[in-house]
Amino acid sequence: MPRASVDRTDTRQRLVDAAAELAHQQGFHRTTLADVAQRSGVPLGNVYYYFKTKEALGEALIERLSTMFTMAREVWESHADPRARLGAFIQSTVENSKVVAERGCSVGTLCTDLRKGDSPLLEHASTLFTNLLKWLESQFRSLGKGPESRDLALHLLSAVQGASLLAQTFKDPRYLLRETRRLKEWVQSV
Amino acid sequence: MPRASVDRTDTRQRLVDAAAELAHQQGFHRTTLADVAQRSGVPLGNVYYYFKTKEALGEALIERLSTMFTMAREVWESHADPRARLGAFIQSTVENSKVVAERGCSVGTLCTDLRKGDSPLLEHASTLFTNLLKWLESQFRSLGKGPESRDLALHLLSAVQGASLLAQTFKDPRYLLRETRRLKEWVQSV
DNA sequence: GTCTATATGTGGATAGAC
DNA sequence: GTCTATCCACATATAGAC
Repeated sequence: MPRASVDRTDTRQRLVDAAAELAHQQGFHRTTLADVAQRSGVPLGNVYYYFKTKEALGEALIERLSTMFTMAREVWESHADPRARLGAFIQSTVENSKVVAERGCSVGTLCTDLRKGDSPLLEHASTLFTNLLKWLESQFRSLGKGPESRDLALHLLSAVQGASLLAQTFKDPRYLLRETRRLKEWVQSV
Repeated sequence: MPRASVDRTDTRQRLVDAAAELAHQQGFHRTTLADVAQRSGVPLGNVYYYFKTKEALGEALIERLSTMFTMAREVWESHADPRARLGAFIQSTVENSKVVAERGCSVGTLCTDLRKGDSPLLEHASTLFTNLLKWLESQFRSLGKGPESRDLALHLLSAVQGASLLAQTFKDPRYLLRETRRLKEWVQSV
């Protein structure tokens, strides 16, 4: 009994992982189910056993990003000091700068893609940013920033997202590294 | 003789205008030549008389954005003070906030789209950002910021681009307005 | 649960009449 | 220069054998 159940989970997970990687590289809309099937080593028709539609696969993909955010947040919260937590958040982007220069931010580019396609998935995907903004805001509040914390969170996320977009456009991680250096100093001094 | 020549120019321009608007709304990749033809009131086959390929239409679209940048820059430079010029740059985004919340930044979303598609057009499109960064940098240099000007330009553009992305994601211009207010204060105090 | 074959629709591009 | 008809490739989705 565990056998079949485990295999099912494995195959399903492989499909979601492949979809996530391909969507990050090529965009969700450009990624075909044939691409996903091939990378997962699964015949095309089989994809529909696990996901009735491409949109259903998209939902699973967003869930996966949500899980990854939760894990990253735990790492950031391993620091006690809110300033160090914000620094750890920025550091995550630094460590990802090569990938970001190649494919952009996985969440930012996904939301842009979904918005252009007017996809109902955007509603779900945008909660990823909402949750991140809430977390950033709570760190600034812990620093005693009060009501301004909301705008400070927005400023930090905007700068990271914009720098990611530029690094991606110029295919050069240094744009992201230059901006994150500035942001780290800003977090320490704010 | 002027007749035919004028008509040709008109039709061609209508196609580029339609392509620009549709690409901004739906993304360049999702925009079909049939869409462009219909909005221009031109039969599909006719598009190929003016543009051999979709990519050629894309080039014309980028040229159009380049022209619009030049015009915007002239407005910004109607101010003598560099700080006022930077303020005018930010103000352009404020005035565009409703459109940006609906479709994103026309340049930023285009570059993301082209990068995901690994399009050769990205090389051309990225010069739009290069030119904007150069202009911003020269304003900071006029303020006596020296070598740091390059990073200051990057910071300003990053913040605007990131805020545009978030406003677009949440379909709410207020994200952009909150961040531009902060940026205007920053430009005055920097 | 797994796989092949295919229906259905769409998009870039071309041919060729007018 | 303008327009219709169409080719060809590909993408989502389904049918149905195994």
